[in-house]
Amino acid sequence: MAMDERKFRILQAIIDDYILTAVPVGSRTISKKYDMGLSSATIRNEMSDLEELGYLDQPHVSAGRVPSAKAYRLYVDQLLRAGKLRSDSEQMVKAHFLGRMRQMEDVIDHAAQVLSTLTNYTAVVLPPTGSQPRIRNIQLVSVSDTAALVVIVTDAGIVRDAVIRVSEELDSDSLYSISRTLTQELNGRTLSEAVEQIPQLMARMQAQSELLTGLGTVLNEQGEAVKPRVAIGGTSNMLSYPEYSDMEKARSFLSLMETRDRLADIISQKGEMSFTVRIGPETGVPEMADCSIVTATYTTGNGQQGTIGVIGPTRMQYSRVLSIMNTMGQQLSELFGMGDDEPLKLE
Amino acid sequence: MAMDERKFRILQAIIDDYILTAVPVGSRTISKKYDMGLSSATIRNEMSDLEELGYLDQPHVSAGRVPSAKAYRLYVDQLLRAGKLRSDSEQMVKAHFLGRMRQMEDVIDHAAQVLSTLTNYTAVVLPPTGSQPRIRNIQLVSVSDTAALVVIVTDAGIVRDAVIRVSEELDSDSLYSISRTLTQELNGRTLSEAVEQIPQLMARMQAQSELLTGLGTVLNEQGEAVKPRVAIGGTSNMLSYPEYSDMEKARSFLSLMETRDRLADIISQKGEMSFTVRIGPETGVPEMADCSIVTATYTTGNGQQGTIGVIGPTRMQYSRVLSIMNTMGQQLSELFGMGDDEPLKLE
DNA sequence: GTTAGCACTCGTTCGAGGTGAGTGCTAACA
DNA sequence: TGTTAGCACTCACCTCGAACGAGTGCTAAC
Repeated sequence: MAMDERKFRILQAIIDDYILTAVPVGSRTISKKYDMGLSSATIRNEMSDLEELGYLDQPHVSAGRVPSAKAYRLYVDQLLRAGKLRSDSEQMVKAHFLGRMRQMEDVIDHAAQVLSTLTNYTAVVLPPTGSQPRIRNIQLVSVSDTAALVVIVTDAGIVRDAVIRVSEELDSDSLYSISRTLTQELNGRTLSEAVEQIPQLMARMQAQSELLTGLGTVLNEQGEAVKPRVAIGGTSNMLSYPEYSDMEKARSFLSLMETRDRLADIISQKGEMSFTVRIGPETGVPEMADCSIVTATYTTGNGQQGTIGVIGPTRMQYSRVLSIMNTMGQQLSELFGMGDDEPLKLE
Repeated sequence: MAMDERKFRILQAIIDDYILTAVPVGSRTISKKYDMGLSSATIRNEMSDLEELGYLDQPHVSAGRVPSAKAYRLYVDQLLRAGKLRSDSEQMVKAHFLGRMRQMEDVIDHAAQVLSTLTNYTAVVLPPTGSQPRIRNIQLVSVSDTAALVVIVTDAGIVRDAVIRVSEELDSDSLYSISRTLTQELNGRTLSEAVEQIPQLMARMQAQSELLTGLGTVLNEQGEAVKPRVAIGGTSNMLSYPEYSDMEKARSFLSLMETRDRLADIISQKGEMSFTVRIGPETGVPEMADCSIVTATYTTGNGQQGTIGVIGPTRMQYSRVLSIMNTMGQQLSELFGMGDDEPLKLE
C-alpha cells in the first residue's frame, strides 16, 4: 500500500482542518466539509491506511485522527516545493514594519514584535553575525577618576561597552590620546588579533599597563561572547493555543524563552538554506516536543547573516508563516543594506 | 470596636499562613498551628471582628478568611517601621551576583535574573537615568558606501548607535575627520544642546549637510527616547502560583510584561523613598489587581537613579523580598560606583 | 471573656448513567 | 474491485446527586 493522490488530498484536508481547530478530525468532517465526493466510510478506510503509513495518530480509539510529525513534514515539503508563497503578506509586513528604526537593537526588537503580531506565534530574531568582526574604533571615556568606559565599534555595527577600573587616576586628555593610539594600532584587526597585540602595545605604552590589561580582558570576553542579543516577541501568544493550556507545559516553555543563550542556539541556523522547518521532535528540544520552529535567514550588506524564527504549535499555519517570514527576511535584508533594488528611504 | 494587640497577632498569623499556603485560613488552623492559647471559637469571634474592620475577606460563607489589601498594607507598614530586614539575604545576593559583568546592560539583565531567582517572583530592573546625559564622543563608522553608523558615547555610559544614510559616497578617512570635528564641537553638551548646534556646524562644514541633517534627527530621537531598556527576569515564575492558574489572567500578565514601555512606567519610581510597596489595587494597573509591586532605588556614582522592582502575588513574602531588594540595591549602587565603602573588585 | 457544642452552609470529590462522536467490520451494491 | 450503508462497539465528556468535610455563627455553660 502506498501513498496515492487521493490519500494525499485527504491527508491535506485533515491537516488543514486540524490546524484550524486543534481537535482530532473524524471521517465525517472530511467527507462533509471538504467535498471529496466520497462517503465517510471510504474516508475511514483511507484514514486507516494513512494511520498505518504513519501519517496519522489516534489519541484514543473513538476519537478522530491527528496528523503526525511525519504528516506535517510531508505537508511542509510540498509547500516549500511548490514555492508559491502567498504574496498578500507583503503589504501586511510593510504596513507594520516601518517608522523610525535606526538603532540596530530597535530593528531587531521591532522585527520580533511585528513577526509575532502578524503570525500570532512567538517570534525570535537574531542580529546579523558573521566572520569575526573587525575593529573600527576604540574609545576610552572617563567615567570616574579610576574608571574608564571602553567602547568598541566594529564593522559589524556592533558596539560593545565595558568598564575598566584602574588604580591610577585617569584624565580625559590622556584617555583621548590613548584612544587615538589604540584605534590606529588596532583598526582593521579582529578582536582576537587585537588581544595578541596587547603585549606589544604594553611595551610601547608602559604607563598604561593596567589599562591595557583591562582592555585585553574586555576584548577577550567580547570575542568569546558569541551570545548575540536575541529579540523575542509574543511569548504570551503561545498561551492562547490549547496545546499550552497545561500550566506545567506553559511554564517550561516560558522558562526556555527566558534563557536567551539556549534559545539563540536553538534558533541560530547554520548553512545556506533560506528556510528551515523543524517539526516536533525534529527540534531536538524536549520542551518543544509539540512545537515547530520555522527559521529563515537574512543577509546584510557586508555579507553577515542573521536569523529570524517563529515558534508555534506543530499545527502551525505553515503557509502563512512561511510567507510572512519570507517578506520579513527581505525587509530586514533591505534595511541592513542588502536588497539593492530599493534602498529604504529615511522617512 | 478597635484593633487591639491580640487582633493584630491573629491577623499576622493569618497573613503568614496565607502567604505560605494560598488557601483561605480557618479559625482552627490558627488556634492549632500558631499556639495562641485560644480556642478556635475565640479566634472565630476575633476573625469576625477583623472582617468587619475590613482586614479579612471571606470568599464564601463556609470557607476560611483571606487577608484583604488593607491587611497587607498594615502588615507591610509594620514591617517597614520595624525596619529590621533579615540580613541573611546578603550572602545569597553576593553569592549569585558576581562574576564578569562589565557591560552596563549585562549588569541590568543579570540583576533582574538574580532578583527573580532569589525571590521566585518576577523581577524588573531599570537602568540608571537622571539629568540629560552629556556627549563625550561621537564616532562615525562607515558601514557601506552610502551609510554610516553613528555611535554616541555619553557620560552616562549609555551608548546609542544609529545608521545614517546619505546619497554621496563616504570614505573612512573623511568620516574619521568629521568624527573628530563633531566630538570637539559637541563634547560636553547635552543631546538637545547638540541639536541646536547642528545649523552652525552645517554652515561650517557645507559638504556634509546631508550627513549632519541625519545626525540631527538621530540626536533628536535619542533625546526623546526616554524609554530606558528594562530588564526582566522570571516572568515564568508567576505561573507557579495558584493565583495565576487561570490562563486568561496569566496571558494578560505576560502581555503586560512584553510591553516594556508600559512596564517601565509602572515600575519607575519617583521621589526619594527607598522602598515602595504597592498592593493590589494600589498598583493602579487593572491587570495587576491581585499583584503587589515592590520597588527600590539604587544610585550611581554620578547621582543618577535606577529602580529595581519585584512583582508577585499580593500574598508575597514581603519580608524576604524587602530584605533581598535591600541588599541588591546596595550591590548595584556599589557596582555603579556609589557605595564608597567597598568598590567592587574586578575578578 | 472564653469555650464547648451544634446546626448549617457550601465547595469539593466521586461514581453512575447518559450522550455522542467516531471507529472497525461486514455485507450489499455498482 | 472499489464504494457505501448499516451496525455494534468504544470511550471521552457531561451531568447529576450523594457523601464529605472544612469552616462558620450562634447559643449556652463555665
